Amino acid sequence: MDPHLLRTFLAVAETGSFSAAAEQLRYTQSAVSQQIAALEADLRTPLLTRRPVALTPAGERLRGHASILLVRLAAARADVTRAVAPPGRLIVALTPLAWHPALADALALLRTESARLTARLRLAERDQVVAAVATGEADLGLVDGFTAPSDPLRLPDTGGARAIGVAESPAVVAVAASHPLARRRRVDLSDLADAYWIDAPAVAAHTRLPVDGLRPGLRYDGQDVTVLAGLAAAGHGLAVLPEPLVTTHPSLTGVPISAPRLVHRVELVRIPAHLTGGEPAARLAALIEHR
Amino acid sequence: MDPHLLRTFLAVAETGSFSAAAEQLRYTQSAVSQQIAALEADLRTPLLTRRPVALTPAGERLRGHASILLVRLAAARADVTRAVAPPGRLIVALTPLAWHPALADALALLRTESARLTARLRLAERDQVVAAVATGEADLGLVDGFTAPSDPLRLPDTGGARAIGVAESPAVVAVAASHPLARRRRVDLSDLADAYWIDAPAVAAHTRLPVDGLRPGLRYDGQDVTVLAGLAAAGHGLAVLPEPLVTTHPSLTGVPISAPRLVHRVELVRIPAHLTGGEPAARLAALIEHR
DNA sequence: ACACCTTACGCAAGCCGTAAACATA
DNA sequence: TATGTTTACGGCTTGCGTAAGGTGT
Repeated sequence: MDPHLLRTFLAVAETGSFSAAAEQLRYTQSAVSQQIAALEADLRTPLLTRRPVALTPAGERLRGHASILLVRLAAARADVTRAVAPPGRLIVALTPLAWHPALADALALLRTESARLTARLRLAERDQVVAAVATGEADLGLVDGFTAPSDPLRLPDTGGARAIGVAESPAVVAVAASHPLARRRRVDLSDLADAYWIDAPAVAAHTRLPVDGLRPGLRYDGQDVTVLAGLAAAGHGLAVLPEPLVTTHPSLTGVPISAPRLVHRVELVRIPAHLTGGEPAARLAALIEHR
Repeated sequence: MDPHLLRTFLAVAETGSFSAAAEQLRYTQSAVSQQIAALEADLRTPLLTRRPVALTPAGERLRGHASILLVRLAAARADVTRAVAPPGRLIVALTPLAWHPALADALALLRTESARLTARLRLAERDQVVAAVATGEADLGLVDGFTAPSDPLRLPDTGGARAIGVAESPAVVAVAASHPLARRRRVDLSDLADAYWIDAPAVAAHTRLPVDGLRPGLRYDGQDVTVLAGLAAAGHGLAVLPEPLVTTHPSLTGVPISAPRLVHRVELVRIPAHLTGGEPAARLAALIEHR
C-alpha cells in the first residue's frame, strides 16, 4: 500500500483506463499494470476488472480510503514543510456558489491595509477546495451546499481543516418566469420528482440534495453560475439555488421550498493552527466570520 | 514520506532513541539513522535533535499527522481485505471505565443465540481502542471519558470509525470515607487544585479533565479499576470517577461535583459499513444501544 | 572512554522502460 | 484486426546490513 501505488490506482479508477492513467502520471502503460498488480497482490484482492476497466467492490472501498489518505499525506507534508508563508500571499479557493459580494469587500479592505498584497481567488469543486486548504495550496476555502437549517455541511474528511458556517440563505427552486411552476406559492421537492432538472455538478452538488430520484434533463459541466441561471431562465429545467442569486436574475423566479426544509449554506474552511498570527488569511477569515 | 519512514519516525519519537527504535522494529541502528535522514531530506526540515533525541517543532507536527496516517492506512487495508469475517468471532475493545454489567448481560444473551460464539474482551487505552476498531482488530469498541452533559467525547481522528453515546452517569470526586472532604455535600473542582490527585492514565485520562492545574500525587500505570479505587480508599489522593462505581465500593465516598458540570460518558465505537448484517457485532451493538 | 549516531560501501531486491505476447471487442 | 493489458527481461535505483568513523557526555 505504497502511496505511489494508491495514486496510480486512483488515476486508473478515474480515467477508466490503464493507458490513460499512465499518460497522466507520466508512466508507461506497463508500469501502471505492474503497480496495480503489485497492489492487488499486496491486498490479495482484485481491485479492478479489465476490459472494461471498472472497480470491484473492494476497489470501490479502496478508492474512498485512498483519496482521503493521499490528501492527508499531502496535508501532513504541507503542515510540516510550511515554515514561513510568503507574507504577501493570499489564495482563497471557493466553490462557485460560495461567492458573496461581502468577500469582495473584505478583500478590498485587506488590500488597503497591507500595501502589496497579492490576493488570488480560485474556483474549484467542493472536495478540491477542502483539499487545497488542507495541503496549503490555498490559505482559505469557502464551500457551499444545501442542508437542513443550521446543519453543518457534510464535508469529506480531508486533512485537519476545520469548517465553520458563515452564511445561510433560503433555498428556492429556480424556474423561468414563464414556467407554470412560477405561479406556485411554494413547492414540495418530492412533488417534482418527474420534472427535469439541470445537473451542474461543478456548480452545485445537486447529487447531495436530500431527495432521491431527481431526474437530470440537461447537464452543464462548467463552473459559471450565470450560465446555470441562464439555462434555467431559458426553460431547460429546474435548479435548486440560493434565493439571493435568483432574485438578482430578472428572468428567473424563485419558488420557496416547503419540504424538505432546506437552506443554502456557506462554510469557511481553514487550518486552525495556521491562522493564529496576523497573516492576511487570518485577517480575512476574521472579516468574513464577523461580517 | 513513505509510510515505512513514518513508522520508524514514530518509533524514534516514542522511544527517544534511534537504537531502541531499531531494536523494536527489527532494524539495525544504521537503517533507522538512514531512514530518519531520508525523511528529513525529503521534507527539507530537521525533525529530531540528536543527543539528546527530541522532537523539533516540525517533528512535533509530523508526529501528530503520522500516527493518524498510519492508523488510517491500516484501516484502509483492513476495510478492503476484510472479505468475510469469521462468523463466530467477536472482539470488543474497551477502556477500563467503559465496562458496564449490561455488557456482560448482552454478551450472555448473544451466546445463547449463536451456538458457538467466541467472544473476547480486550482492555486498552482510549486511542488504541479506536485504532483497533478502525483497523478491524476489534469488531466493536467502548470508550469513556468525562465531558459536559450530553457533549460527545473528543476522540482522536482515527479511521472511519463512528462513535455514539450509550451511557452517561454523574461524575463524582472519590475520596476515602475518612477524608475530611467526604463530609462535603458537593465540591467545586477548581477549589481542589491544591489537593493531591491520583493520576491513572491507563484507567482514565484525567489529563483531559476540563480543569487545569490538578497536581498528581501518585501515579498508577495499571489498568485495574479496583486498584485505583483501592488507592483512593486508602487515602492516597482524590480521583474523579463515575458515581455508580464509587457507590459499589464500600470504603469510598463520592462527593458530587458542583462545577464544572461534568458527567462520565461511554461511547460505542463501530465502523458503520461493517455492521449492517446480522453479525454478532451488529447484534451486540444493537443490544447496547437500545438498552 | 563509552554510548550512540553517522558515513562508507557492497549486495540484493524493487521498479521502470522496452518489447514481445496475449486477450477481447 | 485493432486496441489495450500482461509478461519477460535488462538496467538502474533504492535500501538494508556490516563495519568503520564521528561526536558529545
